[in-house]
Amino acid sequence: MNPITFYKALSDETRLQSILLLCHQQELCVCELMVALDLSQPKISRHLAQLKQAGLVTDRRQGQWIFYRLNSQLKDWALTAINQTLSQNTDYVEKSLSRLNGMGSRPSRNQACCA
Amino acid sequence: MNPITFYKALSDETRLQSILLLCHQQELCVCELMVALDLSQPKISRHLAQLKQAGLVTDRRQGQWIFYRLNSQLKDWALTAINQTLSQNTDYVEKSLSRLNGMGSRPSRNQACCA
DNA sequence: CTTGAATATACGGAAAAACATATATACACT
DNA sequence: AGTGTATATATGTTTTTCCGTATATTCAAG
Repeated sequence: MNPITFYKALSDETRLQSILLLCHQQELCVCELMVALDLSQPKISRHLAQLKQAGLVTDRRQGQWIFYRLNSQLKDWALTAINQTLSQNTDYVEKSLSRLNGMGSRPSRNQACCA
Repeated sequence: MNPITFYKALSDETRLQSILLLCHQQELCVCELMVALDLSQPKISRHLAQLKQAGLVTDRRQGQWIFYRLNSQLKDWALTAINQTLSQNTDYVEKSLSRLNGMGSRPSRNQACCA
């Protein structure tokens, strides 16, 4: 992945928050991100499509849900940047995480990632 | 510095290249960046102003020249991201560096940074 | 105190990004 | 087949960003 592609992808609040949450939570579906970020469904969906297009995330369908996660093939420099940004800015995702945790009945992840 | 401020600042080719060059070269003036990136003076100047405003770089005047460098107070996560991006994408700045090195008579840095 | 070099900023227009709303698709359940 | 839920995409508009050109500022040298 090109550096500029990476930085452009993270230059929007919605996308940056989504990436950091995915880094923290391993895997999230659209409806979970909607709750965590308190944003509309099309907005989340559009930004996730951009992140996928840029190669930062991958998705898998499980029934009605589509789960997103960080692309496991991310280059080391990119993954390091994300990890460091998250671990040294926990306050930045704090509110989102508490909304996520306050969510009742989250979709269950029964199947493996590559099922 | 806010994470989103950081990523927005680097989401433009001119600014990202400038930052990586500054990381590699310690200190550069506007005219050196003009040559390295092969761009107009106002364009370089405007983007450097944005980087300064975002807190990524500082400047010092030395005679007619103004030298820019990475802000020494950059948070660890930010500096790590920049360093990793540079060291694992040397090809991305290769052409700029060769233009810089091919430059005759670069401005001399006589005075100390905080003079 | 004028001239020239280096840099910064102002302004108007062009291009790109983001948005809200509406609609489409895909799946689960009956 | 028909309904409800989750997600994606299309469309037109608004907002933001970027750019070229012109002008202003600051300093050094005569």
